[in-house]
Amino acid sequence: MEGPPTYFHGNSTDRIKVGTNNQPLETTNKNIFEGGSRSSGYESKVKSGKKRDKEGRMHRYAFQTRSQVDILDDGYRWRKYGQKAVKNSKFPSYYRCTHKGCNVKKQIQRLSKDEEIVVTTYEGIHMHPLENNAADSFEQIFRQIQTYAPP
DNA sequence: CGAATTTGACCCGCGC
DNA sequence: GCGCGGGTCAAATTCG
Repeated sequence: MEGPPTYFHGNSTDRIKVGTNNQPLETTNKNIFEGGSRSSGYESKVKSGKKRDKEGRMHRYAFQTRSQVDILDDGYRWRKYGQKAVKNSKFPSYYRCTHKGCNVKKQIQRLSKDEEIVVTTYEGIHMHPLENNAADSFEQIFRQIQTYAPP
């Protein structure tokens, strides 16, 4: 699903490049929940005892976007990894920042009831500048999320 | 050639 | 105690 490099900033049926300009994307940023208690995961096995964080508390922000596209390009580079099929019929997609040292994860899930609703869950915070000058409207949303997110 | 993506396999936690 | 589900990583392949 490489998807054509065709970025749309409107109500199209293809890829939508968030941040290019004003777009009719309806984003409902409100569900913010912080969690992350799991510390022993596959990571420790490969990362040589690398715990979650200093406190083992990772930020987790959930976004609810109403759009036909699941991939919301916020300006960062995301590498798709793992695609687990659920018994029902929805496939959660997992993305990870390809930055060096940036282990930000992004999970996208679609509601089985309303395919229009896309739930994007961000895990972690970027600690490096963006590469693209994109992320205009999305940045605003992201900024708001960070504001909403507790320290 | 480099980078990105895909699929499969492996592992851990929890449930019963 | 064992099983299942979920989640992640690794390697291989493909695209640009």
